[in-house]
Amino acid sequence: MGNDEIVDALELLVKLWDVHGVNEFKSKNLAFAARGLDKYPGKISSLSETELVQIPGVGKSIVKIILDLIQVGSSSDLDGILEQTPPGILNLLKIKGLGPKKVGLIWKELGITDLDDLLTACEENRLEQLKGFGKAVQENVQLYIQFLKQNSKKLRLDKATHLSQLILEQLKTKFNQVAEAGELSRNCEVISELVFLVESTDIFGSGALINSIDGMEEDIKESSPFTWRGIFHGHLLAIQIHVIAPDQWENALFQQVAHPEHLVVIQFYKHFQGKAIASDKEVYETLALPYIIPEMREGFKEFEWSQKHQSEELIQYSDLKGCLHNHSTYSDGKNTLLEMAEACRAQGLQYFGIADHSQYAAYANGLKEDRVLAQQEEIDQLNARWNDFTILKGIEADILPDGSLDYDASVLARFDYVVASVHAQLAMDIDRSMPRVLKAIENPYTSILGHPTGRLLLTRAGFPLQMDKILDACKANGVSIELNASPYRLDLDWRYIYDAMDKGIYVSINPDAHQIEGIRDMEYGVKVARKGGLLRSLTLNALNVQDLKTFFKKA
DNA sequence: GCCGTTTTCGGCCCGACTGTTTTCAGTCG
Repeated sequence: MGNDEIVDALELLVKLWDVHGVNEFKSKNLAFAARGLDKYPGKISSLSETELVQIPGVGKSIVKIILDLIQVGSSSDLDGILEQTPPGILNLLKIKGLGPKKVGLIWKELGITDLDDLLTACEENRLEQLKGFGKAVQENVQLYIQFLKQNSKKLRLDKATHLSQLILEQLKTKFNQVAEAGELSRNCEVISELVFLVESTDIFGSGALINSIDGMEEDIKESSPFTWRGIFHGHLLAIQIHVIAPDQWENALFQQVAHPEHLVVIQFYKHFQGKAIASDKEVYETLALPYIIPEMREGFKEFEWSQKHQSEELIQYSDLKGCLHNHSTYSDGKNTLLEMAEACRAQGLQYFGIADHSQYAAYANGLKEDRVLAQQEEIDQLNARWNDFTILKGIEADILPDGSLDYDASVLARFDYVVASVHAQLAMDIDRSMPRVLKAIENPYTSILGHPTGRLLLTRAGFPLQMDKILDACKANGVSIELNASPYRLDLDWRYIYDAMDKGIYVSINPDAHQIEGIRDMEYGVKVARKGGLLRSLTLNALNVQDLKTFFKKA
């Protein structure tokens, strides 16, 4: 069992203990231990009992739980309490604003154990009558359940990619030619349906062949001989598989990769309906249009973009020379500064920018001034090791509710660069969020605006911003805008990259890595960046270290 | 449940907000 699974199991146990109302200090201690384990850089499963109790908060009882998880794959404590908990309770815990205590109350007082019943209770004004609840809580819960229901059948790009790979491998064992199409082939940040093409002349036999794959569950009512529709076992994401005759392969592939709006713009059906084509390039050549890469085919702004640029100018992963928004064990990261830097160097990057949390982010062990100094001293020492690699001194400074950053100018001046990000008080309306973020951009020490809207895909909408004004301010103040490459965020939304390019604003593809593995998240960033037309020449971390430093100086 | 002692029982991560309350519990980042 991996570290994440162990920590997840313990965190689940904490929540369930709280729902059931066991001693709060018992659960708080387990939460504390889980945090310690989460930060442990090595493999937890290879630790001995004596080594485990070295971790703060871990004692005899918790060692037993951990060993159970490692050796048996489950824990009797967790299994026991799960047995006493209706499964729907776990869904209630996902609702923002409802913690375990409130969920426990809903369960005990109203007998509600799933989202549907809770929604009904909101509609009937029964939730607001509970002690500690009110109209506002009820309204929030109602809205959030609706949000969850809308998104319940969608997956983030990273998760959908894994599921798709699994299915593709199986399809390949059954068909000569298979291809991925739909939103995933266009690198969409959120996937609402997986689309595949399989080549076959046996239209009527293909459905049975697909059904012979373990896990494929057909929705017979929605399927036809030409299109299999259904799901993969254990997932709600809709899947469609089109059975295509060999001579129609390229034509069908083009149709299924592009967004319908792109097909409308190029009048695809008028020109190519039923026609055999050799490749996607032929489509654009025939129509005397510039070639559009698959991920851009949205019917959005790709043709405006292609009047000024060519696809060869788009950023690629191999163009990246470093990464600029990362965390270490100084704040809430899992790997040390040196480990993170060495991992970047091993990947062939030229620089590693550390941007740990600032002092306001106490929950993330944000750096007070003395620890900023200590970190920078360590950086100076480490930098003496290499002549081909540099650690840059950054910080992810919190944008306070009034728009100021949470260090004095004397401290801010010590950094090579500052990533300014909002972490608290996210629920602002546009009248408050705009002046807040604009003020942060105008701060002379701000270099990069971090995850601009604070969104968490499928979990939390970002706060509202007038992005044209934000981008204008970035340009005017020599600030780069972050494309946070964590698949949980992918914020800046790719739709605004087109505008950033028009205005000549540098976009920084930042992994927001909290451990070595997170650095590769830049791949997701590059995927959506290309979708939005990000040019190599305007990618901040495709600059070499000298040019980067010049940018930071706002010279 | 764990820790750390003023060594065997009392106290437990932080700061701020929100929506409840009428001084604070619950939640979040």
